[in-house]
Amino acid sequence: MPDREPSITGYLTLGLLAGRDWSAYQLAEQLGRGVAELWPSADRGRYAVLTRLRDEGLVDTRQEHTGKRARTIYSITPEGREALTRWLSTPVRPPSLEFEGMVRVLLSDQGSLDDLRRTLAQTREQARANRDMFARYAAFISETGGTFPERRHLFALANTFMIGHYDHVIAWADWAAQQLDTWPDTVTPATTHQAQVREMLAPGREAWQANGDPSL
Amino acid sequence: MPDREPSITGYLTLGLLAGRDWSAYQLAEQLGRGVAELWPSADRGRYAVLTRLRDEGLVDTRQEHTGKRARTIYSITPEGREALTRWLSTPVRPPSLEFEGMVRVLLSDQGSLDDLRRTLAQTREQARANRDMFARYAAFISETGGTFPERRHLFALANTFMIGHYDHVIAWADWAAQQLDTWPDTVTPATTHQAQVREMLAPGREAWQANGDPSL
DNA sequence: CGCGGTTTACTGCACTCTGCAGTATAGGGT
DNA sequence: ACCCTATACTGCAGAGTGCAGTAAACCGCG
Repeated sequence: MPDREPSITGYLTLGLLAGRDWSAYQLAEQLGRGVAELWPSADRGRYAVLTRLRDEGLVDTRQEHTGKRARTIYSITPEGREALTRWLSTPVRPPSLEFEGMVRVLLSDQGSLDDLRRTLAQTREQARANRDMFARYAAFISETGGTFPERRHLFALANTFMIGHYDHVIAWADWAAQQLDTWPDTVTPATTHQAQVREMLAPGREAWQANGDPSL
Repeated sequence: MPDREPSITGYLTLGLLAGRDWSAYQLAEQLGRGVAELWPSADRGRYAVLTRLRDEGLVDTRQEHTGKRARTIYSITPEGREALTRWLSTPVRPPSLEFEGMVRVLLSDQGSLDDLRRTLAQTREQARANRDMFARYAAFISETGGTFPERRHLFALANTFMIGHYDHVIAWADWAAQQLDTWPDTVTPATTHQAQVREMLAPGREAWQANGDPSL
């Protein structure tokens, strides 16, 4: 056990195991639900993390069976609990965003205005779907306590952030689509709409804030 | 040239080369500036992408020299331009967020209230620094036209999003820190502050919206 | 009661990407 | 003459992704 620092996926796994034991499959499933919007990981990687945690002695395994089929149950060790608690007191890395749609916005002078409109519409729709998911999740926690009732206060903090985040994406996409309506194409606004560009860049952006859809 | 799809970093590179030729070092430098907040990539990967783009025939290279030291200059090919334009018309992947701080929030019942407070404070401070960077960048574009004057209208759209995004993180961190003030520790609010939790989860969250620092 | 679709429970493989270290030249200040 | 910083990259180990594949258990339906 060469004492390497676990990945964030590793700490998430330890966090789940802090409450109760889970099978590898269940852990992989849990990390694919809502948490994936906060810390994305591939199904494949979630299994790989488990063997590394075991190599480090942070989790223990035992086998269970349903007929012929084996199943590995994981539980946290005292060292695992300690590693998790120690981690919580170390400095955080800043959040990072991967926004392909915004990359397309920046490069959209190489495509058509309709391409850009479609990108904005897709982004808006994806954000709305996710917003709805978290809204349903909030209702579910409020009614039933959720899958982790002992953490409902923490899920409430995270849920509030996520809904606000998607609201912001939706509001931005609507605002951006509105700006496009005055553009003849994707390249000339740089030279012909300078006043508008300056207004977009003005600190405060009261215009946008006021124009935001109040139903959001 | 086995005709694999370029990565987003690849398309960003093509996007830079669509305007003018750049050296490998300059490209790596550009992709590390503000764009990294939209599409993160390691320095190392930006060089690797270049050789793949050349293998695909999407860019051409030539050598220049300063004394003994070589430098590779990249330029886009017609196939590269075509690939970039075609990409802009394909479906977008949804944005994805990697938020270590929020993972810590979810698992903070395994640590102290002070750990959680520190995490929130650090997150707030990181967001404020980034917000300021984009605000300065907006002023820079507004005054000088920026490094890519022909794309100033597109940078304005992206900049507006980024500032709003960091504002949201800041407002959330402030709100969350305020919630913590009523908590005796990181675990009991789940059982003793149920009304407060329900209010946090209530759709609308008017309380939070109204409590937001108006100076943001 | 047998059949097919879904769920459970993973593993293998090729490839990409990251993080860190390392190498070496050029330019500018003291 | 010396040192620091900027330029201009390359190598390598390990982590993570995406896709495919395997195989048993469960469940409804005719």
